[in-house]
Amino acid sequence: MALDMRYFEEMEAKIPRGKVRTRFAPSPTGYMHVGNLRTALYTWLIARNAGGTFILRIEDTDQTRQVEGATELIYRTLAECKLDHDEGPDVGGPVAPYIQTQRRDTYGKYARLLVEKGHAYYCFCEKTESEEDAGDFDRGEDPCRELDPAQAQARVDAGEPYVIRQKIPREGTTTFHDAIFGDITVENKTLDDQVLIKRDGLPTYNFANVVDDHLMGITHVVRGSEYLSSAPKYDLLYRGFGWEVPTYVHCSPVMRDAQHKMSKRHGDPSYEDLKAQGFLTEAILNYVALLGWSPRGELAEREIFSLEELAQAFDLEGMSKSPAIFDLDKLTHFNALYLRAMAPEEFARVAEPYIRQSVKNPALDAAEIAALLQARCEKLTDIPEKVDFFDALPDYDVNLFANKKSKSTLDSSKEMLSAAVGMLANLPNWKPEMIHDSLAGLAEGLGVKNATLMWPVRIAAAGKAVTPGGAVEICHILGREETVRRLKLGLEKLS
RNA sequence: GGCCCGGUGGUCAAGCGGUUAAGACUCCGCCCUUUCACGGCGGCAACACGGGUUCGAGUCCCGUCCGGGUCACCA
Repeated sequence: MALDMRYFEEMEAKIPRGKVRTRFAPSPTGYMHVGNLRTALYTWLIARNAGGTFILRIEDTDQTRQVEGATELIYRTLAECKLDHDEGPDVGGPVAPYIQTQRRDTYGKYARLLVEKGHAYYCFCEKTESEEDAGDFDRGEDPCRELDPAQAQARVDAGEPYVIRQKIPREGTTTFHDAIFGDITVENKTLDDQVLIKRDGLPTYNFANVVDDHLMGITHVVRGSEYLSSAPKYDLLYRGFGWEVPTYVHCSPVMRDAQHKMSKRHGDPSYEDLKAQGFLTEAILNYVALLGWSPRGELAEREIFSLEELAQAFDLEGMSKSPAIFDLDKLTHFNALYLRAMAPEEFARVAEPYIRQSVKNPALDAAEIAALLQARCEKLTDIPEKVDFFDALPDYDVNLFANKKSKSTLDSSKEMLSAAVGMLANLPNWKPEMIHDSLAGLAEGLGVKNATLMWPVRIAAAGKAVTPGGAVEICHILGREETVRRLKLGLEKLS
């Protein structure tokens, strides 16, 4: 059966041209790790920076690794991160479908085309089992490579199982160009005749990727640097078809430490995990963007970028060649910066659920508590343990009342507290200014520095050495009645 | 092991032949202060090593060492 050349012409005709087109092409394995997210981000940034098109393609050619709900996780994550795609399985587009298993027929046709062109061949060898010990595996000379084409075709037609392999030249070298790494040359004899079409009829990643990237008009192929060593084979594929080679952008990995990539297996956090740990999406994206890319020139010292600003500033020049270690401390710092930069109302909104985890009493104002927290937490998950004293006074040690720096002793505390209780109980109102001014006035009247009075009041009110906010704020939130009660309790402790 | 790639403070990094080698995180001091934070100021700390090339090398070349990737009918 002859190949229908019109099919290929029609496919070619559909390819959009003239604009930058990039694609994020995850396989749905149920997990968005940080390196993946960063690749998606860079891919999106390249498209947006150029006013181009960003495409989502699902690479599900490995039927044994399908994970339920994995595709949904990808959609959800991209949406949450605001990495919007212009074309994809859910929104369609000019080169649909965008799911590889739905393109299955296409790959077979192109593989046959490549066989005709002499750059691929049918292989009937038994599947080799012993590849596990990847030490020194050599497939050796494949007899199928030199099979007579007509004969091979006859065996295929007779229903004999086969795979299609790429026919790599035995001699010479192949040089390809990468936008980050520059020109890379390898000897062809180090390249193997990789499988293009598997025995089950589905394409391998290596083949599907090349065919789809071409047919979808992808101009910049962004992927992890683990594909760098297969890139010459992809180049040979493009050339075999007579296609234009896209710009390769191979990104160095995100590492857990100097010798290990971030991985699920080692319990390294995924995007979802980080969210659950109290990190903000914006902070994660900002941090991750700078792990492997940095602005140059004028912007070289800048670290805080919104997505829009990143899209504006992004360039391939700033991409790093070496692996980068993921540093939770620095992400935490970015998160703290984002938290502090939020409008107070916005912060109160996101903080409230965390506050309510330990402050159940509805009489206590969450927004007012949030105000104390904004400069004092780096992650939202820091919140609950910081505000636990509002609901219930901890059973604290009386020695907390002694503090050298504040010139506070057990004796002075007793005196300060009894003066404060009397005064606070009779304040004309319970406004923060009133509490503050009266307490400050009292300290002045007693001839002590503010801290000497404020320290025991805060300790008695909170029962903790370290608290968000000072005596005035805490008393105000607690309310007069509860404040007076706690101060009296403190007094009892001291006597 | 073969092939490919990388190597500036503990971490992320700027640097593209001439700089006192930026900046950020971490850590440590000091100031501010009603505890803690925030904020401000200051400090510790780096060009893996050896050869070249050059008047001059973190920057260019070679070698060594170290690290990573890859060598699947996985992606």
